[in-house]
Amino acid sequence: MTADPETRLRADARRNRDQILAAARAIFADHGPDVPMEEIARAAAVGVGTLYRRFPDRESLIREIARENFDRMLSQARAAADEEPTAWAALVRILRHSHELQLSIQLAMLSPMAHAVLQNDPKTEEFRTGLLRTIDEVVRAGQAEGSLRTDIDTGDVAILAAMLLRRVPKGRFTAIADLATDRCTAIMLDGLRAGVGTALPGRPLTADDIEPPGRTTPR
Amino acid sequence: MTADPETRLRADARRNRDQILAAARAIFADHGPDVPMEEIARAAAVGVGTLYRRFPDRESLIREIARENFDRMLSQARAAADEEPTAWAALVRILRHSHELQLSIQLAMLSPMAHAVLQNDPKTEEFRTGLLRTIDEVVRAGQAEGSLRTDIDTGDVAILAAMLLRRVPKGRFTAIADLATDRCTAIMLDGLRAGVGTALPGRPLTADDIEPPGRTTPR
Amino acid sequence: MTADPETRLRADARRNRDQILAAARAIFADHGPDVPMEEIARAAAVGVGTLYRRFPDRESLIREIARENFDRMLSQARAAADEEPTAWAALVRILRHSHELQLSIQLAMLSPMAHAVLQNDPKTEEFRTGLLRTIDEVVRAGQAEGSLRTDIDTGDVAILAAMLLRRVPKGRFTAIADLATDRCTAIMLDGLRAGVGTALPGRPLTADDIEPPGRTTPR
Amino acid sequence: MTADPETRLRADARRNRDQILAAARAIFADHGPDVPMEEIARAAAVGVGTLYRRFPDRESLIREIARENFDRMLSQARAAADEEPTAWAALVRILRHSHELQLSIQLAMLSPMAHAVLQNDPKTEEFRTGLLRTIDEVVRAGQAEGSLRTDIDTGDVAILAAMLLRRVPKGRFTAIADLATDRCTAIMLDGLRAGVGTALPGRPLTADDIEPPGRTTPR
DNA sequence: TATGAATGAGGATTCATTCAT
DNA sequence: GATGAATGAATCCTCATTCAT
Repeated sequence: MTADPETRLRADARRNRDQILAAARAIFADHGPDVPMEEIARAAAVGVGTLYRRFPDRESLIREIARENFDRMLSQARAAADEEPTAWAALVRILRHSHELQLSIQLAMLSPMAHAVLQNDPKTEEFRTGLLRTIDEVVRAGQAEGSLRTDIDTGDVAILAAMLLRRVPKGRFTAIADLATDRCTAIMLDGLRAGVGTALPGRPLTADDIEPPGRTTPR
Repeated sequence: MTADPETRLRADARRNRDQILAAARAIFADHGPDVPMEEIARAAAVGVGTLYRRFPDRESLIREIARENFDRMLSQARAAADEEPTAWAALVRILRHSHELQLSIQLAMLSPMAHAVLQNDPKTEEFRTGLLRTIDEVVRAGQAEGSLRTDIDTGDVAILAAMLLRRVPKGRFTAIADLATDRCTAIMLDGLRAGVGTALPGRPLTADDIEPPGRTTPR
Repeated sequence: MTADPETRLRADARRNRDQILAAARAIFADHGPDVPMEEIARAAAVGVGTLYRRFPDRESLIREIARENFDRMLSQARAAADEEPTAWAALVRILRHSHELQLSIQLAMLSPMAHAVLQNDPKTEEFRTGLLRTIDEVVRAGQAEGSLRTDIDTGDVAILAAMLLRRVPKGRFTAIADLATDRCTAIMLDGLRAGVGTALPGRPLTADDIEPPGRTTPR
Repeated sequence: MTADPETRLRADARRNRDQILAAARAIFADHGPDVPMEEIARAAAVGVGTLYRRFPDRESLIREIARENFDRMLSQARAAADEEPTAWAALVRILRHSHELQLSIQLAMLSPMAHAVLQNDPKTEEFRTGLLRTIDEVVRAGQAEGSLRTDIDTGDVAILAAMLLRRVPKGRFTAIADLATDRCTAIMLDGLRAGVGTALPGRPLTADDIEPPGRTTPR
């Protein structure tokens, strides 16, 4: 029975692992996950060999980055739900954790490569389920307390967040990227507020619309 | 004096060219512009050689797709601005031309590759300028008529649209993609409505924030 | 029994054929025979199709160019041998026909492609034999009359000419190319003059060293 | 501070690099520098990838081959100028280093591809200048000592050497190639000897005719 | 264990040749 | 018969992954 991979490593090996993850995190957030492995190794100041020893292929690296991030994201969302006085405040806090959330969304929903990799990864499932459940909770509470419009559902909120929080490719808009994200988030929140809206087309999108029960296995 | 490249082609060549453009349009919209050229050729049911005869490299194909799309997009926006009774209705109509607009946004703002290619392409400039000017017009009119909130500007609208209308990678959400886009657009519009909003952070983003005057230089 | 290909052609077809040959001659002399076929067609102001109708592949074009040139070259050499008062004068005249001779040498000895094509082409054989026989004649006469050094033979003269008369690639030396060729030829002739030389290494190279009897079929 | 690229390489990498250079040297000398990279790799018994790791593109391989060769060639020429008792002996020795000199000439003067690559390569410049200066020295000394004809100059010698020492394409003349080269060189030297010559056309060609001062700019 | 070298498959592009108009 | 379009094989180069040191 080996323990957590994170645990039983010699100090230097551990340091390498951490450098690799940090480098990959930064690069993935900026350019998405399809950069040359050598570039990641270089940014981590290790050889490719070392990178491949720690993560046998690109997929496993992506998977690890995703897990870390998902973990953090989920606990932040839980904390928001538990600690904020109103559901609305919780929603605002969740949606404004934009940096962490951005990477989550990159990985969970946007990059086709990451998406393919994470398909059927149990840890990802766990995260997705957990996060959706938390949002679900907040959404219902918000509607109950009268702060959130009632013609929407969890799926709407998740998709809206996913769309808004994708990182705009670096190089363009760099100067105003953060401000733009904040303003868009705020506008979105205004659009979600109870009582303001016109009728929406279709029907509320639920958590199941995003994670259809029994979707599963490709190939 | 040769006419439009589209015009003076033998019937079969013309058909192939159209098939190529159609294939590329579809593939670009779904996966962005960095798919193998062979795949595009296969989708168009021609050999690679034919693809390269029409478009000497990937860039020129991207450029052509972009121009077509930009042309259509711009004239639709102009028509909306000119024909709709209120500025608000014009804005709604523009933002709901989502299919065309989605590809525009992919090409003009999102894909790093497309972005690199279109840098300094005069036709693209023309489009960007024209479209921004049209939105500008609609935004001011909307604020004047009291339908659009006054703490935003053209840049906010453009960025918001860019973020919302990016296509979610196929394979995920396919079933509800269109509905989701429509609902998100509607929620965004509600958030833009005058009188509903809380205070936004920062300052209104203008057209110049997106297209800083005298940007140009690549690399 | 069909007549000469040159003979039974409609006027326009004939004109095309001539344009193609002229274009190919010029291009081959400057850049050697491995330029794109399209370029030759363009220079001849015909479509590739026409080029291929006249010359079913690159080889047959090369072959035709070579034959023409060889014919001219051979008759010039014969004329020199027959008309000049001394053997030395004939040799000088032959070696100074540099333009025609340059192309001959490009084709017969230098371009690997042309060389491969002309292997075993009967017309080439005929030319080579004829030219060597003529030089042979002149060489023996020159040695008999005491103008040409006696420790050389026909093969030496042919190889020396081949080396000196290769065209230097265009672009470099363009300005002085012709002068340089003339001066080198003159120096070479001085080196061939009777009585001046130091001992040469090895043995005289004969015509057979160049065209070993019964060499024939490759592959 | 890293040492020579040749120095700090793992033993096996070093061996591969040497094999690649040896293979390229041989192939370039015989066929010029535009052979498929795969063929070079095969001849060196490595994969293409390895070839490209060492030399990121064809150009850098050509450059390296050229530098090596130029270095050797230049020091041989200097040694000849310094060590031989007479200028004439030095000239003879220089022009007879034919193998090394052949490759130098292929690269420096003949192959259009190599020529393009070496344009503006400082090391090449250095070589060309150095070699021409050395020949210049020898030429003047030879004319002063009365062994070399006085109606020529450095440019004539360089061009003559360039023309004579081009390798004849393999496959033809293989048997007698070396003998032919030696004999032609000897005849050329006889033609350069003082006192023997008829008047040459034009004017002496100087080093500057070959390397016009301030030529540089490509394209 | 860390490193960086080696490998080869895959994607871009060119061009000789064939074929529909 | 002329044209220029279509095809696909060949070549360049990159990068994921494996392996020797």
